[in-house]
Amino acid sequence: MKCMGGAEIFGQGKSAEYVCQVIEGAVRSCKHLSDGRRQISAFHLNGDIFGLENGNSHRFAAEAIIDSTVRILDRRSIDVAADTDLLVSHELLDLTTESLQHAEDHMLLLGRKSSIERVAAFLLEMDRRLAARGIVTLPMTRRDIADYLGLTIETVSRTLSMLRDSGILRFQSETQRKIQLLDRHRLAELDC
Amino acid sequence: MKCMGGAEIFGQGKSAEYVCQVIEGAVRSCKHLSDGRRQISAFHLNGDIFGLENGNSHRFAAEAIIDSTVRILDRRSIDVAADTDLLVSHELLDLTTESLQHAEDHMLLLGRKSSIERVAAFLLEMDRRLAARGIVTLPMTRRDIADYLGLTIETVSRTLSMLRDSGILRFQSETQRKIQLLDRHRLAELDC
DNA sequence: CGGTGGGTTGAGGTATTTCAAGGCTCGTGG
DNA sequence: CCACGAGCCTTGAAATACCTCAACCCACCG
Repeated sequence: MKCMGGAEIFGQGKSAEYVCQVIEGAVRSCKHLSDGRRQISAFHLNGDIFGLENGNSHRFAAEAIIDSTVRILDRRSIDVAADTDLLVSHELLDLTTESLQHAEDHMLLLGRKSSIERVAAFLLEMDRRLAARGIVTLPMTRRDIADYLGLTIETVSRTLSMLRDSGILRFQSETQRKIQLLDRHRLAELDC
Repeated sequence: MKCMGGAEIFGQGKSAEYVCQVIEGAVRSCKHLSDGRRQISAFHLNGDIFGLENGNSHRFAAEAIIDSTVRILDRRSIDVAADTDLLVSHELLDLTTESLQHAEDHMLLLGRKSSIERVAAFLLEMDRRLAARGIVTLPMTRRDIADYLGLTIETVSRTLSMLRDSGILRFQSETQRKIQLLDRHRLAELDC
């Protein structure tokens, strides 16, 4: 399925009839509060599976960040497979555990880290997940980053500027979405 | 197994040979940073299972909050059971999903909620999990609460005082660990 | 061209933290 | 029995990290 950037793939609380996989593009999972506050719990990039639920409704909204291609898998056939095949069942557990692990690390970040540490951790995560040779091409806006890190766009922007000024990174393009990491070692120290 | 309050049940990064269940008492799962910062990701109360891992080391430290009785289950026999029995495998997935769901909700709290909202959410969670008729007897200290909510002890204390002064709760004992919720409806509104 | 969306930067405000002091309870030992 | 210290909690005052508000720049697009 093709999704335009910004399109909602499924809404929070909607019936979980499908499970999805990113083929190409980027997707965010987020929780919305009624007053507009938002927390992004994860970004899903090439190959990532998302929208896996145990209950029958999605605990998140999923939205395409940029134009994306998403594979739709039928929920029921997965359930059936998991109920008969131990390998599938094991695979589901692995996927869920991976999400849990990420969530646990993210709780530490959100609860206890400074803005610099958060941004550093974010850059390293993205470098690990989508970089080609230290150049990170971010699909998401500053707002997405802020809602992922529990900060405001201004704080994210200021922190990136600070890292630029101290020689740890460089902006490679006009739109500020291509970032070259010049000193991953110092970044890793900041991440603590 | 009997554990004294404050005792470490297993350490962060330690080999995950056992899975545990709280029989009586209370346990915290936490991540420590080298500089002493700490994030508690969950409290485990009567009946709760914790220390379940997919990899071979614990991603957390687990510590008894008060004197507790913990049942120790052998990790390998669980793995074996999961590899042969679909019911066990399904049960493991359920437990992991439950943790994940809690972690996701907690990320929203840590990333986007005010101190009042955090404390309100905490009180409601504890009320749901261990209250007898609106009286919550907290096993944990203010420090534990603070490290769970991503706040300082002073902020937790001030927020509780504020809720007391506005008639939403009352302290029932000298040690401030017994809290009577007088107006759960208003608390739920604060939680948003 | 003008409008819109994304990003940066500055100035000022504020929620929360930090630092400091004091109260209460409890256990220990003289 | 009382003194003492330790641990836990509260409260106040001051500091600060981060947020809010506002202005501006730039790229893109109809």
